Amino acid sequence: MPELPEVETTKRGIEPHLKGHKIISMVIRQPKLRWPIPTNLPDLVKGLTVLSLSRRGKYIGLHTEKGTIIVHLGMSGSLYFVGEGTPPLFHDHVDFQLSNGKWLRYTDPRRFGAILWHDASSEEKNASIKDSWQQHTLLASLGPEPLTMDFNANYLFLKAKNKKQAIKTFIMDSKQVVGVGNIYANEALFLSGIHPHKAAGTINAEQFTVLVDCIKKVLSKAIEQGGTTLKDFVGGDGKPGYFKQSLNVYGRAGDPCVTCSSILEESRLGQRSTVFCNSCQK
DNA sequence: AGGTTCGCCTGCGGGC
DNA sequence: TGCCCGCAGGCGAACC
Repeated sequence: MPELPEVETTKRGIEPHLKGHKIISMVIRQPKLRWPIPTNLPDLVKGLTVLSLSRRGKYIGLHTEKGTIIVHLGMSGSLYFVGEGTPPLFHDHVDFQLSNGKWLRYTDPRRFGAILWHDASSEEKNASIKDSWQQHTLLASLGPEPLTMDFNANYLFLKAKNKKQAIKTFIMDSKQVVGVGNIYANEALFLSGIHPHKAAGTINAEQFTVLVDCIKKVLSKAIEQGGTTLKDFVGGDGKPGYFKQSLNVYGRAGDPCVTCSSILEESRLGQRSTVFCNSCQK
């Protein structure tokens, strides 16, 4: 399940093999992802050059001279390179044939991901293509990146003001901050000592300082660890390197808390499994 | 209008 | 063993 660290790891991994290379062809075997892949996309991207890549939240943008190919990995998606003629398996939905002889392959068993297009040809001259994709409907109202200065305790404190929503649901809301999925929300709240069910508006500035710090730490640690396995999947074995993250609470309901040995509890919040220590998290 | 639930999918694990 | 069912999850859309 790609969360922000996996998406960043993927983006960094494919970047050197894509940047500056031309798309010779695009093959769609299964267009039915979360939204259908635009039927005309292969015609549209044929002959375009991937000038640069960027990531916004869990979206990856492949910027070309005419616009941006937007890729989301959903729950089970991955992007990696295969050699010419590598036979596609059942869930290998899309290939991009590149001028450097490599093929970029998109695999997504559960098809929660997406491949879309943002056309930049009608933008005003000043707006660079790199920036223009953020005007896309899916990206326009996203909150700040968690690892930038824009995401800080003061920001989150002000956003949470008067909110009755549970803090866990709140930090998983991409309008508040992007890239905090279920695993890291659970982990960050545990490390912060904040109870996941606590109303966001009742958390004080001091606690938000701790929480923001923990979110940044958990995410950047995961990116670091993801980075160590980069070459494994760029080499083309078809599996992104899922880093080994030591999880304190996620998936450990019923087990003892690593801090106080109380039995970890599980609940549902917004349909998501929520695990916490009822004595460490207040 | 803020907040909650739904629905898209397949793989997997538990129960029998 | 094999089948069936329930659950898992990102996140926009639909709903209340």
